[in-house]
Amino acid sequence: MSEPIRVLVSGGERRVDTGTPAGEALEAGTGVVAARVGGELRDLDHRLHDGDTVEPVTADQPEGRSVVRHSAAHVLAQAVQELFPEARLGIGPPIENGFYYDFDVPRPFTPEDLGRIESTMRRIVKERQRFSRRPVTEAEARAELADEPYKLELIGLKRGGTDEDGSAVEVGGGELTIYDNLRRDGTTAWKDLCRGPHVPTTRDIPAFRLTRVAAAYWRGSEDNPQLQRIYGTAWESKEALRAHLDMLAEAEKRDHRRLGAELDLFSFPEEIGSGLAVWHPRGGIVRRVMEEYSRRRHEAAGYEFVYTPHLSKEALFQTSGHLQWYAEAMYPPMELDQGHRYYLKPMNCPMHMMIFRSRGRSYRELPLRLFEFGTVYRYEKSGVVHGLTRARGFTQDDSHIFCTPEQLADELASLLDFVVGLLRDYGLTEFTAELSTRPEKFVGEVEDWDAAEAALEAAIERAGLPYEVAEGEGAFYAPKIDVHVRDAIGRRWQLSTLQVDLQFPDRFDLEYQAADGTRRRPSVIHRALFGSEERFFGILLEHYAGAFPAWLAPVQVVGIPIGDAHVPHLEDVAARLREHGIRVEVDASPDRMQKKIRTAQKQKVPYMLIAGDDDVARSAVSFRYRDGSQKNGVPVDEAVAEIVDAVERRLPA
RNA sequence: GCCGGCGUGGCGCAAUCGGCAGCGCACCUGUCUUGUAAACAGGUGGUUAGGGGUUCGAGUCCCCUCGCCGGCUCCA
Repeated sequence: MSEPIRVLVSGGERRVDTGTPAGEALEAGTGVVAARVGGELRDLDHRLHDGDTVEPVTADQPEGRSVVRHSAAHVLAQAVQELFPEARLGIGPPIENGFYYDFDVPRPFTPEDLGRIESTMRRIVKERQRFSRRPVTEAEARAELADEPYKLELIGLKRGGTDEDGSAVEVGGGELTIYDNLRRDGTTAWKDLCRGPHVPTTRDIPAFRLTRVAAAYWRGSEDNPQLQRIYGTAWESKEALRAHLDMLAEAEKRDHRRLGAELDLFSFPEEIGSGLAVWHPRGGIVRRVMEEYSRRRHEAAGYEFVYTPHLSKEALFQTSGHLQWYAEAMYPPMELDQGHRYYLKPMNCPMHMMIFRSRGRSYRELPLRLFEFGTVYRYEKSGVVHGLTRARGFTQDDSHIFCTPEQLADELASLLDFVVGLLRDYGLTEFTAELSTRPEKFVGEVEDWDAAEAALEAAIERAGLPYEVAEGEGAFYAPKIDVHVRDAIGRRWQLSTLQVDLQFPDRFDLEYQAADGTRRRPSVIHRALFGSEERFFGILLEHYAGAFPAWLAPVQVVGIPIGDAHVPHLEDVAARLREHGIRVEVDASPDRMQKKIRTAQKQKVPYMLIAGDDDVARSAVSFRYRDGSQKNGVPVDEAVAEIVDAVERRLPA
């Protein structure tokens, strides 16, 4: 076993496994984290971006933010136990952007409680209590924490136990430590079983705020009781806290559910049902353009388009295994005469298997790439439905690729290039990959898993994506690559998935005839690029804050006359733009020109073409761009050329 | 599914202790005819999510259902 080394990558702490018992120095600066192991430099992980800075962290010099956050969690717990002496402690780790602490309390916290707790925390911070580390034996710890049943349970955990975030529980390894909070007179204000480290005093928590309260299952399991979890955010400075709160406000402003209503793109009528969207004309345009471009690219990449039904007799989903594994997440069946049952499809895969099996297949046909915008229905649990990003009915850009085992590696490699290339065209720029490998429960043969994982990893290497390996995180039937993107305000989203299916070829008894005349099993790659159109659309909407690039914008150009007399001129310009397929409207309403600009601006229309007497006289128009900049008296020919060019080249706008 | 919160015209909100359901935007009509983010005036629109209960009286209190929000669990 080797010890992970801690490094700061662009200021954020990361653990890197050196792969040896004694990894030494770290080299920084080239975009690769490396360890010097016996004079040899080793590439240690694959998660760096160009331009990242790398510096070593020593054991006694922990990353500032997470220590501040963990210390804030202690202050939170102290405040809660002061106000609610009956509260029992769960765990209180630092997390991304902040911290939480779980409590077992007789009644849930209210927002008012949160305010009182935060005030008490501020008082504790002012008291400059010292965090003091004290090693204890297990017996001592048990005696001191006799009133804390959850802490006692943690003490009982063996080394290697993890909490729901995958980080080590606070008590790991052989040594137990208690952190005392000491007042300035030396008396103990509070204590917690904790591995540390902490800031020197409570005064060294420069900026924090409690954010929300929610229930969470003890140790992350649905079978355990729920504790009350209080979340907070904490930062190394007031400015950093302010920046974080600003980011949250910005995220709220660009929430796709809000923009969907403001821009008249889609809605979720209560009458239809939870998680079932209707697309309005403007949202429909964006979706259609998204689909059309995707189709064109798939066609060029050798895909063939298929269509399949939305429902099927139950036998199909018995063969596929869906009824065995996912029945509770499927809509209940429709019962027909003679006991026949039909299910809405939760996936398109079995349908595509049927197409492959519809006749004998030759190696000459492979790779066979079937593509469908396939609408599926999943009965998501009521608490998880979330706008377009987690819906109950959605459309996957779904593809199944049938190939020979020999073709698998090449196919995966070109596929990943294709996926990333297409995502780039929609304006996403930062990608990372996650390789999920064989879980404990799996179907198929170990050799097949190893081969598939190797092919997937080779594909990532070839695509040059930074990646990490999630050991044992694969689906039970397939190892997979998930592609994550970073959006305009720094959030990470999982989008595409590429899976090597190790179950369906057998379950559906797929065969092709090889060159030597023998019958063989094809390899099957399952892949969705957007994931779902709804989700991808929602993510793009938030990425662009509603201001789609011109090629995707529902309305690309609005003509704004200064007076009624200028309407015909703008209609002429509009007609010329329409000849090039540009989506243009002329605002001939009785509103003032300024009001029309405001309206177009709020609708985030990329181009406003304004025309008054001067423009009409010179056969010109005046631009107002979405960012507020202007260009006056542009000859109509030039204006049309500029817009058409921007749309055709899919410029960001 | 679990815990907590919320539900008032299309949208954003108000309505004191249980006492006449109101405002802005949007929409409609009219006047105004405009040079880069809101002209002016008038008007339509609500069984306060749905159902039940308490009360002389319920938007307001209680119960159930539906939906939404924040988390947890889940996400083939």
